[in-house]
Amino acid sequence: MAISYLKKETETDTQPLLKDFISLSKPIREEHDEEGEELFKEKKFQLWRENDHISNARFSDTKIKNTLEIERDEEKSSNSLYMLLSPGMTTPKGRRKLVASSFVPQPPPYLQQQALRKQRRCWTPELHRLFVDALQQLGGPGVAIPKQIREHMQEESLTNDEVKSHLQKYRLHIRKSDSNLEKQSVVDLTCGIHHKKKKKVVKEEKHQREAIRSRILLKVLCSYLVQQPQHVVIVAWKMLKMLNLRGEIEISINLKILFQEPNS
DNA sequence: TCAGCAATAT
DNA sequence: GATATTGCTG
Repeated sequence: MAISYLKKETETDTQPLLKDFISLSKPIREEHDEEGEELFKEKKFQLWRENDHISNARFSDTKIKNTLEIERDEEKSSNSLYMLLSPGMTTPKGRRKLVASSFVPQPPPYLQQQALRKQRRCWTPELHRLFVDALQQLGGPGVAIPKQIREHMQEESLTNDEVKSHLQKYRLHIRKSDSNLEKQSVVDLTCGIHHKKKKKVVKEEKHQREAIRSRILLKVLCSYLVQQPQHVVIVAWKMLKMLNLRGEIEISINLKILFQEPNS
């Protein structure tokens, strides 16, 4: 089914590519100066030609078999991309011996990939919420593993790979926001030191300190949301000490409330 | 087999 | 640039 689609594509859309594929010495720019899209495809195709041994190796037969319902026997497979490889050449893992028997150009990989690549999973807010819930139940993003998360989510349509990918992304996000937080803390601490050095505290500076205090609270809140508040608590404590603010109690109370919330 | 990471694609 | 998929490795 997909093969016939690809064949159709080859016969219609990629006709010029086919032509140039056969006469390789021909300059790319000749007939397609006004067709940016075609030229783009052409260049990609030529590039693919130059690296076809790499592309084809990546284009594993296992994937083709697994992804699509292709009725294909060994005879037909000689008509696949593999036939473009040198005779006797094997895949990186040596799964198959490849023998070129005839020369039938195939559509470029980007077209094949379009047909073979699985449909993108859309992580809806609801799905993500299930994911985060599962993470919380399983001890947080650093501890939970994809399989457990998937089982916990009880979402039949989800695959382990999808969860794994989402988890990877989620962890990266956390790491990123943590490092941003650290950078921000450094800035704030510098600001605090600066204030301490000054003997006279003008009104404007008082406002600034209030702003800093607000930011601490905001950070604590954000950190609480990602279940990693410890770091921010330490930073907030240091900042308060350096700034010599009178708001310690007020802030501690806020922290207490925040930390108690999950149990209530 | 699976988690984790990196490369690649969309 | 963000996000998803795929490939590779231990």
